[in-house]
Amino acid sequence: MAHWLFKSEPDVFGWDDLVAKGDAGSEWDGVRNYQARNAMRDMVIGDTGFFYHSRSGLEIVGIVEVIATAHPDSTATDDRWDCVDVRALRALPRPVTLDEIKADVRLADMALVKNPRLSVQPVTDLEWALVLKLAEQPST
DNA sequence: GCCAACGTTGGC
DNA sequence: GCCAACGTTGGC
Repeated sequence: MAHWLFKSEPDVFGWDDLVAKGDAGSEWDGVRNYQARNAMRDMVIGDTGFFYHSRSGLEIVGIVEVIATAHPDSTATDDRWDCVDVRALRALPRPVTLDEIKADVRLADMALVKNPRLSVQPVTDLEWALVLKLAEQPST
C-alpha cells in the first residue's frame, strides 16, 4: 500500500470536518492541479495518507484511508478533474509540525518541504514511518 | 495581511 | 511554442 499526504486549510475543511463524516468519508474534491490529480489517480483502496493542516496549524494531524479510487470530481465543471474518497482513520497521538519535519534531515526531501504548494502528494514508506515515529514521541 | 513561488492562461 | 501576465497557494 502506498502512502500520501492530503492538505487542507482547517478553516475550510479540517480534520474535525472529515471525522464528522464518519466511515462514509468524503470526496477529496476541488483539486485543480494536474500533479495532485495524477497522484489521486494512482491511489488504490486501502492506501493511507496523512492529513495536513495548511495556512493555519501547519501540522500533520491525522491519518486517512482511501475508500474509493479516482472518479470524476462532482464539483468540477469540466471532465479533467478526478478525485478519490477518503475517510478519517485515526488522529495521530500528537500532531507533527512542519517545523519538526523541516528540522529532521531525513525528511528534508518530503514534497511537503520541497513543493509546499502541491495539495496532494506522495509520501515514501520511509517518510511515513519517520513521521509516525515522531508522532509517538513526546514533543520536545 | 503580505508576498514569493508556482501553475495556468492566452496573445503573439 | 514561447513567455508575460495573471491567479492561487501557503508560509511567514
